[in-house]
Amino acid sequence: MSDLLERLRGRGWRLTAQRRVVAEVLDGDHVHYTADEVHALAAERLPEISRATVYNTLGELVSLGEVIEVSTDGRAKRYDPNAHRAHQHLVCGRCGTIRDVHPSGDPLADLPAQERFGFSISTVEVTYRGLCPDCAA
Amino acid sequence: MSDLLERLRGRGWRLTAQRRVVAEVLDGDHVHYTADEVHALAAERLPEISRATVYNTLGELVSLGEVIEVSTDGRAKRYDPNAHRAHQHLVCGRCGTIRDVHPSGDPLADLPAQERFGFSISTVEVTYRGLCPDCAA
DNA sequence: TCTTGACTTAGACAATGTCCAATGTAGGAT
DNA sequence: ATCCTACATTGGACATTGTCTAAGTCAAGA
Repeated sequence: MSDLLERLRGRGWRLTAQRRVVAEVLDGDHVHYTADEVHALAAERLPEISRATVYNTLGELVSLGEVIEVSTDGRAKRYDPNAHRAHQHLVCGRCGTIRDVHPSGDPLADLPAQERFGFSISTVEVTYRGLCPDCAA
Repeated sequence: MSDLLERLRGRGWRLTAQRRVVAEVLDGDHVHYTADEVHALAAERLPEISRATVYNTLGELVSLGEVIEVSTDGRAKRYDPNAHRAHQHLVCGRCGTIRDVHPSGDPLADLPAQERFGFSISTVEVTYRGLCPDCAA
């Protein structure tokens, strides 16, 4: 995590207590939290942190490419700190849990040129939907 | 479209003016509208139609499998009437346009069993993001 | 045509996210 | 070490999208 904080400082980030706490919350786990969950977890350490700051900080981390924003459904976006390794998502349609999985091929190769309609494609997202073991039971 | 209305009636749908208009709006175009856009277009023909009815009807069409719900970003869901044919989406990150494209392989085959973590997977969504020819210019 | 249960409506409410003016502060300048 | 100031934070109002409910309405079978 000090890596992340160093990278951010190198990019001219002003290092505040709030930003540090948000970054630490995201770094802790392979779970992908919603903005509200990040806020709640951050507030455990820094009770007066505001929602606006959490939203701002998450947005900054996303535009710096340190975190990926995942919209799995019509619910709240989730934030995926694992931005540096190619991966895809497994989503439980019942409880909303998201897990990272790792692809065995390059999905972009599956789209023939004549199906690209002149688009310049920069990313491909693959989402597998189903039920996690707990919800299936 | 009369096909769709017939199918719906066959499934016990009560055929009201509101439902007919919503189905017609969806059928009209290859564009994928948001619920609000559907409401606006439906209201051109049936001015008193309420938002709740549009949401209800869209939800029913989705659970009947006649329409697919697409969340491309954190914004409003869009409704894709092209549910009968397997396809994926090409999304312009600038203007939000969505185009349907057609896969050449089965993306589910790319996920090895040991990466499924016990999930029972029912669908796979693939989204290609980039810029459409107009926005790239 | 009559009846009935499914459908529609308006608007309150909920969840998530954005914006702004006032206030606070990190870190360079002195 | 202290001061400045541009950048960051705050709280709350507001916006967008979607859900729910109670009361009225209507499609379609008897």
